[in-house]
This record gives sequence, C-alpha cells and structure tokens, in this order.
Amino acid sequence: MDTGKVTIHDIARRLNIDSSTVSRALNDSPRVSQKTKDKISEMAQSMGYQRNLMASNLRKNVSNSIGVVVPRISRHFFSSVIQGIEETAYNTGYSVFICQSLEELERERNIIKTLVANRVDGVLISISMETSNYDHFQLLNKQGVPYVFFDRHCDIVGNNNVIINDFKGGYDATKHLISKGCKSIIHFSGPGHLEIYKNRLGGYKEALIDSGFPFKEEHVISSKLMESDGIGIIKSLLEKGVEFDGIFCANDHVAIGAIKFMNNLGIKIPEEVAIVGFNNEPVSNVITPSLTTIHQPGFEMGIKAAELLIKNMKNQNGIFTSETIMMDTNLIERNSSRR
Amino acid sequence: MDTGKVTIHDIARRLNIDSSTVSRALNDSPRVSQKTKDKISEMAQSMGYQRNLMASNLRKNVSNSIGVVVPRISRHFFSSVIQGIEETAYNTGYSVFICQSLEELERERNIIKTLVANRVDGVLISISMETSNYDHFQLLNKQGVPYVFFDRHCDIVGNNNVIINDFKGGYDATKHLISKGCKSIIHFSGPGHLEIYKNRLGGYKEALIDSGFPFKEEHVISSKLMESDGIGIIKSLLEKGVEFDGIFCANDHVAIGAIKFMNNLGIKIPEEVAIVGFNNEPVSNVITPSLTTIHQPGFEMGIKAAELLIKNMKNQNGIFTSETIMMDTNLIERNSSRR
DNA sequence: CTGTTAGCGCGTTCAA
DNA sequence: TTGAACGCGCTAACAG
Repeated sequence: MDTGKVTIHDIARRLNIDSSTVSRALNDSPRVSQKTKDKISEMAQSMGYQRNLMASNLRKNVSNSIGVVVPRISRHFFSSVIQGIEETAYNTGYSVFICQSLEELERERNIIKTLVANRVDGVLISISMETSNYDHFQLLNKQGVPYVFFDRHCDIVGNNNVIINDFKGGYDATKHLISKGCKSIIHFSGPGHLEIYKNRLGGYKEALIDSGFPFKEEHVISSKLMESDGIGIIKSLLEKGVEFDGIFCANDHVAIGAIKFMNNLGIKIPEEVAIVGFNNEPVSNVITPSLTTIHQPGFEMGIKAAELLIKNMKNQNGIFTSETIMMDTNLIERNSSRR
Repeated sequence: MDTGKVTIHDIARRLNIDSSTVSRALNDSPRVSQKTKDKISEMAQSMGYQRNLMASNLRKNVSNSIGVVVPRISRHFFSSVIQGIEETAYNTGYSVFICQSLEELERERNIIKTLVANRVDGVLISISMETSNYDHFQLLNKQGVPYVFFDRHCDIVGNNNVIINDFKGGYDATKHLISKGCKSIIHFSGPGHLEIYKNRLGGYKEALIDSGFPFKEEHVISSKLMESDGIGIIKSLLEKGVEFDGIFCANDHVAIGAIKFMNNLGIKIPEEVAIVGFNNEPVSNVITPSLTTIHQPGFEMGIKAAELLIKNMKNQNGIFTSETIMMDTNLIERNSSRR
C-alpha cells in the first residue's frame, strides 16, 4: 500500500489546506498565491509526489495521446515514420502508443478497440496486408476519434491520407535508367491488386512512352517481390536469353536477389546492367554501388501525418476534413553519394 | 458531447437496473444471471458502448501495461526484442508502451517520469549511450515499480538483467575461424570502455590461446565500428602488408565496410578471408555469402525479459529478486544456410 | 442474483 | 485567494 503513491490529499493534509488548492497550484493556476504555490511544490517534491495521469485524464476526459498502428515496427520505413510522428507529437505535448498489427486483420481490429478503450485522442494507421474489410474503422467514426491513414491507405472516400507518389517514383526511376543510356529496361513488379505496384508500373510505362521507347508486356515480370523471386526471375531471363540493359525493381528485396545472383555468376553489374529499386531498408545501401534507389521519405511522412491528425483533433466540431497529401520520393545514386 | 461516449449508467437507465449490475455483467461476473447478461450485452452492443479503460484502471489501481524504453526502434535488434516483449505481454494480458530515448539521457529521464505518471505496472529498459548517471531509475524504486534491464544494462548491483554472453560469442566466432583453417586472425574491436567489446575481445583471446595460437596486440584494431572504419582499417592493413587470413569483427557495420572495400579491389572473400561479425541488422544477410554472423537472439531476449518482469510484478511483497539472465548467441554460416 | 453506497485521484464548479 | 462539494466512469464492499 505505502509504495510512495502520494496523492494531492496527502500533501493537502500535511499543509492543512484543501486538496483543490493543491491541484490548482500544481497546475500553475493564476488563482493561487505565489507563496502557497512555493510551499506546495516544495512539499510535493519532498514527499515524492507523482501526478496520476490516469485520474487527471479521466477527469478532463482526454488522454493527451495518439495511437499509431503499423504492420511491423521492424520495417525500416515504418520505424522512420514513427520517428517523425513522435517528433511532432512530442513537440505538441502528446504521447504516442505504438501498435503492431503484424499484418493480421484480427490484431488490427483488437488494436483499434484497445485504443478506443484507452480513449486516445486520434489514430494514425497504415493497414495490414490482410485488411480488405474496413468496418473496424467505423468504430473510430462512431466514437468521434479522428484518424489519418499513411502509406498504405484504404480506398474509401472521405478519409485523410498521407501517401507516396508511386507513379512519379516509377516514372523518375525509369527516366533515370534511360538517362544512363539504357535502351531495354525490364520491370520487376509486385502483386497486381495492390495500388502501389500498379502506380509504379504506370510510371514506368509513361516514362518509356515519353522517351519514345516501346512498352512491352513481356518486359514486366510480376512476383511477390521476395529476394528469392529476384533470383528466380533473373535466372529464367538469362536462360531464355532475354536482352536487357536496365532493371527497375518495385522493391529492394527483389533487387537484392537479382544482384546476388548476378554477382555470383561474375556478371559485373555497373557496366552491363543498371538497377533501380525502391528503398525501405538500409540493406540496399550496402550491396552494390550500382543500385540507385527511390527513397521513400518516412520521417517526413510521419511529421505530415501527425500534423494532419492534430489539425483534425483540434477541430472538435465533429466534422473532419478529407484531405490527401501526396509525398514525392527522392532518387538517390549510390555512386555519387559514397566513396 | 454526444459523440457516442456511452457509459454503463446510460445502459443501466435504459434497462431500469443498476449500473453496478451492468458493470458485473460486462465483466462476465458469475454473480449475474445469464438472462440479464444477454440483455445487457445486447443493449451495450446496440448503444455502441465502449468501456473506458482509464476509469476502470483508476478504480482498480492498475494500468495493465508495461513500459519499454529503447534507444531507437529503428535498430533491427531492438525491434526484434520488442516483438518478443509484445508476444509475451499480449499473452498475459498486458499492453506495451514503446518509448525511444534516441540515445539521449534527457529523453530517457522524461520517459521514466511519464511512465510513472501513467502508472505502468513495470518497465523494461535498454539504456542510452549517454546514460552514465542512474538516478532517474530510483524513481521506479520509490514508486515500487519493478524494472528489468536488457542488453545494455547498467552496472549496479541488485538489478534484474537480461544480457548477451559476449565472451562466449567472441570465443565461438574465433574458434569457428580456426576450424575453417585460419592461422592468422585479426580482430576489429570497439571502444575500449564498453563492456560488450571488452568481453568479445576476451573471448577472441581465449579462443586463440586454447587453440595454441599466439595473441598479438597488433592484431587487434579498435575503432567506432562504423562502415567507414572497416574501409579505413582494411586499406591501411593492406598497405602495411600485414598478413592475415581471417577477420573477427565486433559488429556488422565494420565488417560490411571491409567487405565492400575488398570486393571493389577484386579480392575474393570466401577463399582468402573469413569474416565473422556480430549481427544485428539484416544487412549482413545480403552482402556476401562468406559473412558468418553471430546472431543475437533479440526476439528470445524480449520474451525472457518480459517474463522476468512479469514475475517481479506479481511478487507484490515489495521485495524484488535480483537476477541476471545471460543469453547465448548463435553462429550462423551463410554458406550452408543459403545457396 | 441484484441494489446501495462508497470511493480510485483529480479538476472544476460555486461560494465565501 | 481559498474551501466545500461534486462528479469523471467504473468497480468493490456490503447488504438484502
């Protein structure tokens, strides 16, 4: 019992004053004289008083916190985003609850429930790969909790989103390869039903056409973009004798697989093949100097998303805005930036 | 106001019963008839009731949550640990507050205060690199909040720790190189004042002696273990003409630098140099097949740490155990495990 | 089985 | 400037 959980009543009793005065003093209310303030804060200090935020928040009916739901914090991109979110939240006086769905819809549902139960003031979400049903987000609407999607948004109108301009990323990547002299560029694409891969492919296509190159269906190879896919695809391309001098990969894992395979065969990447991959992980940073990456600005995205959410939280009319912020990728050439 | 924040009183009024009955029913107490339970849960459902955990926790004087403090969640090792912690917490009904010190003492201090203010039931900490003063942890003692250090512990007696057996890791790594036929092994070590690097060096030394090889001071090169250090060290070794056929690196970044440099010179790694680096990041996974890594079991460490903490939280006598759990590393050969 | 009463710790009335 | 009283939403004690 006596584990040092001092309350405002304890320090009020010691000072022979009322607890409400203590409360006011501790909140630096102007309606308490400086003398009593000093007396109280000194006593609070010496008694080891620690405010009980649960009680305070309950009374004020706020939590001063926002929830963040990501598939996995171990993905470098997401932890960068979280960094940005925390930065903004920290500066505005909010705490952040970080939650992982682990790509499972069931967990995502539970998380939303828990966040609502904890009365968070707002939620930032990047949905899991399993999430095709969006009913659980209706709970947030019903409870009047504003929320913003980032990166992986869901295709429902009236939401707030902060997303990556994948089309432009694909366009820039392809244009870059063309500017390097590539005449025959193949594209490792991802699952066709996912927006981001459709858009990257769209950018690739447009860049080719803009530059007067033909778009060939057989130059687009779709897979789940795992490292093993990169190995398999390159292998079969080489076996078939397909000619190419540039690759645009829809993510870095598949690029790494391809590079590893070619490295092992002794094919020197820089001269014969130029590769451009989307970059989430620091891995692509190290594998080869010839891997130019399309960097996704996670940190900046976190800041933007948090700012948009906070704007909505302050707008307590119950009517939320519906805004979509599109962020550009940055093309990073390894050759020039290092050694 | 009417944002759907339904309380147990609201649903009690509708049903002409008392709110305490509602509370009991919603908590599935055996002291409520099934009939009323059904009635109540149905009404709760239709009214969109969501339990207010802040109020519940305040009343029960618990938070059902633990705080986790890490330097950065973007480090793969730490996010693995968190994965393990969440797994355990999730299964035992605890929520997890993830906090980043960003290697700053000041932030670490604030985090501890905030966690105490939120009345977490326990704390798991891996200290920041700036942390040499441990006063802020005394707050946890005063408040009776149990805590456990993991990985980066502080050298205070009477604490609970879950740490890596670095000595054995260094020993195993060196023995592995010897078993591969290496006769002259150099060691890239880290800052001399850090325990982990001292211990890894100790293991290296003992393995050499055990195998009848001489320990040579000039074979140990200390640095900050950045990638650039790896490049610089290898470069100067080659210029000086130092003979070696194996390298034991104290982390993976320095190993990567070394490998990149040698790759660029066309020195074929597998035959001439075997490198063993401590592995936290997935990067070392991809750079070359010849990098054998000493894997630090982050996920398992998270589980162990959380279990130890929960054990202490249940032990509410106020007297905590003082336990140190040492975890072994695993040596992973890339050559055998992959292609 | 259910209702009554009394708080958890804090902040905010409304008086003085 | 301070005190008294009340209530945030929920649960635990004691009744009945």
